[in-house]
Order: sequence, then structure tokens, then C-alpha cells
Amino acid sequence: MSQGVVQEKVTTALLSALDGARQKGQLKATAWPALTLDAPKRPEWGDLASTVAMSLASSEQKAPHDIAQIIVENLSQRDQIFDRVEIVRPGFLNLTIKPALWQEVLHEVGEQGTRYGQANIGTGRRVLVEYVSANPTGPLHVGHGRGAAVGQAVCRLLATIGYDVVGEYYVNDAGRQMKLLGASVYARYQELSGRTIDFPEDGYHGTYITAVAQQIRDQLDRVEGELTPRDLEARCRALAYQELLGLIRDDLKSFGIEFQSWFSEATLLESKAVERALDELKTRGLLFEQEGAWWFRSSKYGDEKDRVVRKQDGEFTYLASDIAYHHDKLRRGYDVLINVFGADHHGYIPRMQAVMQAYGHPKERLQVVLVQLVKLLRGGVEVKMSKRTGEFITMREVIDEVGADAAKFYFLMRDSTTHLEFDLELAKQRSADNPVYYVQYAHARICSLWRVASERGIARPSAAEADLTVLTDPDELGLIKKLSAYPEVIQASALAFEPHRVTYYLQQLAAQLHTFYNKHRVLPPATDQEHDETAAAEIVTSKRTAARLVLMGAVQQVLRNGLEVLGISAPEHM
RNA sequence: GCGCCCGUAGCUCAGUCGGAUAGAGCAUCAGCCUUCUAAGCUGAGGGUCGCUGGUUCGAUUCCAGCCGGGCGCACCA
Repeated sequence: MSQGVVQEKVTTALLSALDGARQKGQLKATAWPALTLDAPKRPEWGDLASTVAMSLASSEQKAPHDIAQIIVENLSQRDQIFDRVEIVRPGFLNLTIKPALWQEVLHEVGEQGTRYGQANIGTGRRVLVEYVSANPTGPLHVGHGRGAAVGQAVCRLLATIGYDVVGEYYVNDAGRQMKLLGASVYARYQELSGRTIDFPEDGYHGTYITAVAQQIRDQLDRVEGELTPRDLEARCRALAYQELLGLIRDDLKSFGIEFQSWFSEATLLESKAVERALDELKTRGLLFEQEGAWWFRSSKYGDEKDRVVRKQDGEFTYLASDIAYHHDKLRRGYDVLINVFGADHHGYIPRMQAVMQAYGHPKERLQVVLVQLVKLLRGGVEVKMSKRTGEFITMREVIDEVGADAAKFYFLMRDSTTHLEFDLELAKQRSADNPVYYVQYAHARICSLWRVASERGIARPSAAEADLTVLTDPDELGLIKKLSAYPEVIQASALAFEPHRVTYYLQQLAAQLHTFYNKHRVLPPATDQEHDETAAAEIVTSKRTAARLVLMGAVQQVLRNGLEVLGISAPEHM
């Protein structure tokens, strides 16, 4: 299921009307365009609108209005589904759905529970999502936080529509950065022992380096004298790596992110997988030697130029490891590879897609989700970040300051390809105004209803037990319509790798809930003193209470499901 | 110079497989708690959808050019 019950029935009805018209010779097209049902902006335009008639106009060589007319004439079960079917101006088909059909949505949500919104579009297909993959040379910073939030949400979205998803972290535990890390820690280590040595050029200056050096010093205290400087530096490198990777795991954990898989670059080199991957390219005639270096003929597949994979000095480039890594991903049998990249790596996309093609796969096998870097502000002033000078705001600091839920929601509020301004002072200072609380509050408010209801001995009925036909108020139907759109939001969001659509949807749903909550009562007043005092007040009968409790339960369920997809908690109290 | 991303309300941003009078939050102003959580609600003001052309019955959405901002163009990772 990828549509709500209502949308499904309407789509089916429209399609059979189109088919009926074709059989009668009124329409001639052999295939119909995708039937998308929009929720019109204005209430008088009905509940759902279709533009099929207009999009068929040119191919049918008929006026849109006439086509719409033909469709309407051929609608078979019209009275069971629609209250009103209107054709407007150029050829809009404005459909008003019977409340009874809308009420079915509540049965759907009630029966499916946490599964509401799931689909089987990706069933049987395996996806590998690689994200974060920060070098273990320092703590994660804010940009990684955004990548982590987006990567996790993409994983969960795809899993929700049926894909078999694995989230993987590629650990760059080999090469130059590791050597620099070791040398930097070693230098600090020596300083702690009262010896001064030249700090490596391009080394890591962050204070965490000294902290790590101190820890290593405590650990190596007894054996230090037995180690040669060379061994000592190697120990520094190994221990610093372990320490920093551990820090990264901890940071991710406190951010609520868990990877199913950690993949080490070093293992590719040790197992000669890099050589093998390159050999395969050589066999395919895609590797050539020039000026003492080996090149990958990526320009053959649309890259702007060929790329070095093995340098004159015999060392592999980073790209060589990456080729082997992606070769390995393909070997592991994933149908789709998704890489969540920082936008500063966008130039890397063509050569990675060239790798796909070099191994005989369509370039679409690799999909890239670009995440723009976060522009960090503190009190309106931009904070420049650089690992080299060690001055940057870590992801940990952000989590500590604004909380994991708020940070995630913030990261997932906008399209990941756009720049994100993140003002720490603002986020801290107005933390109660953060939109995440708005959504969570809607959820907590409903939970509060359950508590009060139970105190008063009011039972919470299932959708089947309640008489839902009393739900005819526009606000009630409005909420139901919103709930019925959820499956499509999830599907569209997943297929486009755009979690922010879910965030946006949740804000809208929460807004409708808050409006409803302020305007209507679910439970009858505690004291039955003055029902008559406010003449306009609606009478909350037990029947109405029962139906509204079902409605509230459905809203709560969808809020929870949506937050779950985003990796954000749905608190019961606030 | 070439390539990618972005340009929508004072600010931060949604919306665009082409559709009917372009939306939200923040900020500003005016209101709403003796009743289910006011972390909430109601109302008001605020727009040449960067500019110019093109395609179309219809363009904020697609195409081209230009302007402005960001990023990338290593035998670094």
C-alpha cells in the first residue's frame, strides 16, 4: 500500500472510468498518465482534485472540459464514493468524498498502528546507505550532525517503504590522515614528558589531541621505556585511532544514531582488495600508465578527466581505496548504493558514477544525497570551523546545548541541499520555541487525554467499537484528510531522499491538532454545571467522545510514526 | 574559465513530475486560560516567486541567457 484507502479507491474509480470511456471509443489513449490527487487549496474545490482531463487534452485532441465530462459520465460507483463531482473551468475534476469513506481512514490507522504509512515498493531490494564516514581524526562537528540526521532518516524512510536497508560508516583508518594523527599525538605525548619536538606540519592542533596523548601516556606508563620512538609513534597512532573512533561512536550514540555496519579502509589494503579491484579495471582496459603513475580512465564515463589511482611513488590514492570500497559494495549484492555526501564533495560524484559504469552497472546504481554544510552562528556571528586549527563546534556541544531531538528536527527541517543556518545562541535561547516541541507537544497533549480519560473511567474505544459517523465536523474531517495523506508523504519523501517533507508534514498535522484541541472538546467537561451557559458550545455526548478519542488516537499514531522515521522521540509528558 | 547547488514576505525557509486568489515559523500589532497541558489558539499587516526572453490553454515550477551568493575543479583526504 502506498496510498491511503481513500486515494486508492478514488484512483481506482477514475481509472476504471477512463478504461470504460476507452472501450466505448470516447477516449483513445493506450496508457493513462499517473493519477495524482491533490488536496485543493480552497475548501469549495472539494477534498481531492485531479488534473487528468487537462493533461490528456493534447493527446486526445479534445477540450479538457469535454474529457472531464466523459470521465464523470463513466464513473460507475459514483454515489458510494463521492458526495459531489464537479468540473471546473479548464478541466479540473473536483471531488468531494463521502464522510463515510473518510472515516475508513481511522479504521486503517487503527488496524495498522505502527505499520501505517509502510509500503512494499522496495520489497526484495537491498540498499546500502553510507553516511557520516568522517575521518577518525577528531570529534564530529555540526556538519557531520546534519549528515547523520539526514542519513538515518533516509535509511528509515527507505525501510518504511519496504527496502532492506543497511546503514554503513566507512572508516578512513589508513593513509596520510592517520599518519598525521599519530604524529600529532606523538608530539603532544613528548611534550607531556617534558620533551619538545617539532609539531608536524598540517598536524592536528585541537586540544583533544593533547587529551588523547595524556590518556595514552597513562596507559603506556609502564612499557614506555621499552619502546623505540618509532614503535611509540605507532602505538600513539593506533591508540589515538581507537580512542577517537570510540568518541565518534559515543557521539553518534548520544545523537541516537546506530550503524549496522562499520567498514574499514585498512582491511581493503591488507586484503589486497584494492589491487584486485584495480586489476579488474585493468582487464577491462580502463587503467593506463602515464608518467610513472596509474590512471583510471573515468573520462570515458563522463568525468571531466582521468584520475590517478596509484602515484609515482607507488602509493595508492584515496580514490583507489574508494574504488575498491565501492567494488566491494557491489560485490556484496546491493541493488542500490546511496552515499550521503557533504556538498563540498559534489565534484566527486561523476568519478564515483564512472566507477559504477566501469564495473558494468548503470550509473544510477549509485545515488548521492548532498548535504550542504551547516553555517554555524553564535549570536549572529559566523563561527569558522577548521579541524586543522582545532577551532570548531562539535556535534557533542550542539547536542548538549539544544538536545538531540531539537538538533535533529532542525537538521531535517530544510531540504538537505540548501544551506542551513544554525545559530547556537538562538537555538539555546529560544529552545522552547523550537518547532520540534510544537510537534512533540501535540503528541504529549493527546497522551494527556488518555490519562484524564482513564482517571474519569472513560474507556478508550477501538475504531470498530466507536460510531465514527458522528465525525462530520470540518475540523474532524480535516484531520482525517491529513492523516490519509501520510502514506503518500512517506513514499514521496523516501523516493526523493527528502526527509524534510516528513518534518513539514508533521508540523502541519500538529498545527491542525492544536487548532482542533483549542476549538473542540474531546472529553465532556468535568463538572456538568453549565452546558447551557455558552450557547454556541457543542454538546459532547459520550458517542462523540468515543469517536473523537478514536480520532485523537489516530493522530497520535501518525505523529509517532512520523517522528520515529525522523529518529525523534515522541514524549508522553512535556 | 569550467562544473554542481542556491536566489520565494523584514529574517529563516516550505511549495515546483506545469495548474485555479503563492504558504509556514520567527519578528510586529490586537485578542483568548475558574473546563481535556497557553511549549497552545484566533485575527491583522507584510510578495515585481533574482532579471530578460522562450515553450504552453496555463510558468514561481520546464528551457536559454544574464545578475547575485555558496562550493568544487591535486600524483590531499
